[in-house]
Amino acid sequence: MGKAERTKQFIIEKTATLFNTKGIAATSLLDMTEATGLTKGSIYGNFKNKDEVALEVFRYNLKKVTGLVSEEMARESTFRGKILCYPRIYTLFDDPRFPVGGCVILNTAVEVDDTHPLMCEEVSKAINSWKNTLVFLINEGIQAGEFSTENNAEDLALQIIATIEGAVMLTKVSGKIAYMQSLMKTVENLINSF
Amino acid sequence: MGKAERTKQFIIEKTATLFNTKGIAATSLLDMTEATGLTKGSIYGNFKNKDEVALEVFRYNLKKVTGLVSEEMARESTFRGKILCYPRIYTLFDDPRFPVGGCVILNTAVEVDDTHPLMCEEVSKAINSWKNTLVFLINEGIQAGEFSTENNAEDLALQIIATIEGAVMLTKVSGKIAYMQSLMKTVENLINSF
Amino acid sequence: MGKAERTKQFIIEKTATLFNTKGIAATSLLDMTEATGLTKGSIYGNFKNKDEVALEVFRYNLKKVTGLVSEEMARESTFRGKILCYPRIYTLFDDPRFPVGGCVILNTAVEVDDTHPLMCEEVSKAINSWKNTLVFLINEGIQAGEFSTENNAEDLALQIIATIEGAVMLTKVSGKIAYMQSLMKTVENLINSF
Amino acid sequence: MGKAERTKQFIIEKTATLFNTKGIAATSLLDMTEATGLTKGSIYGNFKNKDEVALEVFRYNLKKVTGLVSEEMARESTFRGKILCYPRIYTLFDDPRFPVGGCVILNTAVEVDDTHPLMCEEVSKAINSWKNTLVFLINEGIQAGEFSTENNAEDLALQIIATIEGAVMLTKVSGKIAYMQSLMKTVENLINSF
DNA sequence: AATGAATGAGCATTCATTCAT
DNA sequence: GATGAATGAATGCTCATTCAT
Repeated sequence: MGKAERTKQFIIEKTATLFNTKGIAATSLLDMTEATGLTKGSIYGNFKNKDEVALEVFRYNLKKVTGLVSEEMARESTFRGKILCYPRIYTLFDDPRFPVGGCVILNTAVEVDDTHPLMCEEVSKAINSWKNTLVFLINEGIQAGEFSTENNAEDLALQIIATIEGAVMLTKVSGKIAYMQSLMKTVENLINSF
Repeated sequence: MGKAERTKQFIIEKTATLFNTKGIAATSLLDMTEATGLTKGSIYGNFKNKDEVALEVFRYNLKKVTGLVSEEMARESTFRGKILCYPRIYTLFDDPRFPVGGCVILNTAVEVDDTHPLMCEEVSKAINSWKNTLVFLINEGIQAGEFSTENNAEDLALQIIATIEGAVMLTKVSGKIAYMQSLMKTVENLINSF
Repeated sequence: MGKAERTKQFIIEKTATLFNTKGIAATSLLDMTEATGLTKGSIYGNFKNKDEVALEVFRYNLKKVTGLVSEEMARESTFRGKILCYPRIYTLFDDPRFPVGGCVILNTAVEVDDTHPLMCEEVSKAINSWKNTLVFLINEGIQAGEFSTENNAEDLALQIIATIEGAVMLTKVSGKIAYMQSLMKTVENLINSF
Repeated sequence: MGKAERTKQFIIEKTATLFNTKGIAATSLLDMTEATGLTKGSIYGNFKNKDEVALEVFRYNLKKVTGLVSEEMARESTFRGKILCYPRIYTLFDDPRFPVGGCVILNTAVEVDDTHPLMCEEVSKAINSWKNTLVFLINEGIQAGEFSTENNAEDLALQIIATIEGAVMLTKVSGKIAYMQSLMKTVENLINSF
């Protein structure tokens, strides 16, 4: 990794929390220089503009979550066990290994859906990938005889994702972790009923 | 309604879409003057500041949804029928009677949770009220013998709300109405299984 | 005094402190409506504009001081006694009978000298009148044999006025009443040496 | 002196007259950009806000006067000669070497005394320093046998300062330079009588 | 005579971005 | 590759003033 690449990475990491808490529009270049200790010129030397940083930060924050999920899944041998990683991990969504500021997908989706088509597409892809992972795991579980053949993988995947995202929103805005616990228990029960 | 009250209402109605699509921070006073045809001075003659407009717009947009729900519920005689109004209405969330820009609670919650404590509290109250309505309807349904006594009203209410909110986010960002339909069908099934 | 005249007087009295502490430019119409409890419309119904209020307030505040001086002088039978009223009164310049905010002439002079020719002229007249009073009293005192014939009335009048005005400024900005006391003692000694 | 420091200095010098004639509140950012030829952004890149410029301008204008005094004093060998510099210099207070707009201390003191505690403190310090200089010179003059031991340095210093400040006010507002000449002659006589 | 509501120019300040060095 | 300095448009907000009622 060359110097340029290292600086880019440095900027991304140092501003990751900023973008995920304040949002893209409300994060100013001044916020970014303060968070990094770098100058505006330096940031513009490494990125085309603020939106490009925001995009890369989104990818970075997203990878942080998907990486966490992958790690946990690797330890599980059954498909049910693998899927159960999601409710387990999101129960601890203010764990230090989680991006500060809540779910990156939710935050970004809500900010950009009516205004930033490009970024919207990026979030859409992330969701699609998440859904595909779940669909794959459910179908594999069916084929492996772990789950009933009557399950509709697509619908179940959407249900898991929607409940998790709704749970994050409810928990963050109310400050009641009990909401997250109740809802993740519900998701868990759903998965155990496959 | 005096002139002042009418102008206030006019400003709220004309900027309601603006705030619910762009968000509070990204909606500028210029946007607001263009949407209303009024001057900045006129807006500040009727509201203390932009945040006050945003707050009243939130309440206005919220009432639009709750009003729609109330109307529909009034036509239903059973508790199950009343609760089923939610998935039915949200399936048509881009109906003209719905605030443009998606779910007000979701949009506002995500923008303000880490930054605007006062507005956050307002959203929190709205969610609590929604949840209380559902808990009440479920418990009444149980007492009326409509639903099994084994239902946990609180958990079910959360599940309905979380799924709806997650569904709105997924549908808006992906543009796939099918997501909303699949998820509202799931909520419907849940309610029918009470 | 008709209703209009009474309202005018009311506005002047209620804003007198405002103008003499904040200055003309820094006193806003909002300040004025808050101080009077009247509306902007009402103020504009009684005065052509803010500057006209400021002018009348200047005259009102000025009269407050000159009135105080006249009262005190009336009690004195000698010319020396009359002139000594000035240092005596200014020693108590934060007396409630004195306009709050310090010397009206000083405050207004410094604000308007480079910018408001009309108001400047008004202040200039006030100073001239003050000086003429002093010159008259000194000359009368000379003619009455109270003071030495070697006194130059004009120069002494200026000296008294300048010292008083300088004293007000020094005392207000430093907060040290001792400055006023020392300087008024000096003026007193000067008058006693006539 | 780096570029930033040079620009700062440039802004201070170009706006010095502005602040000393119109006052702080009445000097707008537009006035400042027109006086400097720079943009608002450039001014804010070099100063935290308008008040910071005003503060530095006050110090600059003050130094202009104290510098002038120091130069003149350096040429005098006696303490009396040194003190006499004050009335001599202020007689020429519209000399080009003098800040345009009159006495910085007077102008600033009157504007800020009731409203800007921080700036008020700054003016207070300037006055204290001026008084201390005079007290020092008088006491040294006494010790050197130049002046009578009966002089009260503190009182005399105050008298000189108050008369000068009062003189500036009277002269500026009336436009009569004769006032300044008469009053500075009085101060001169006072000093010669030490 | 007074009010409530509006105007539009003006305010101080911050923004994302550029570019010579 | 990075910096410091600048830009100019945009920000939220306040101003003195007007005028129909």
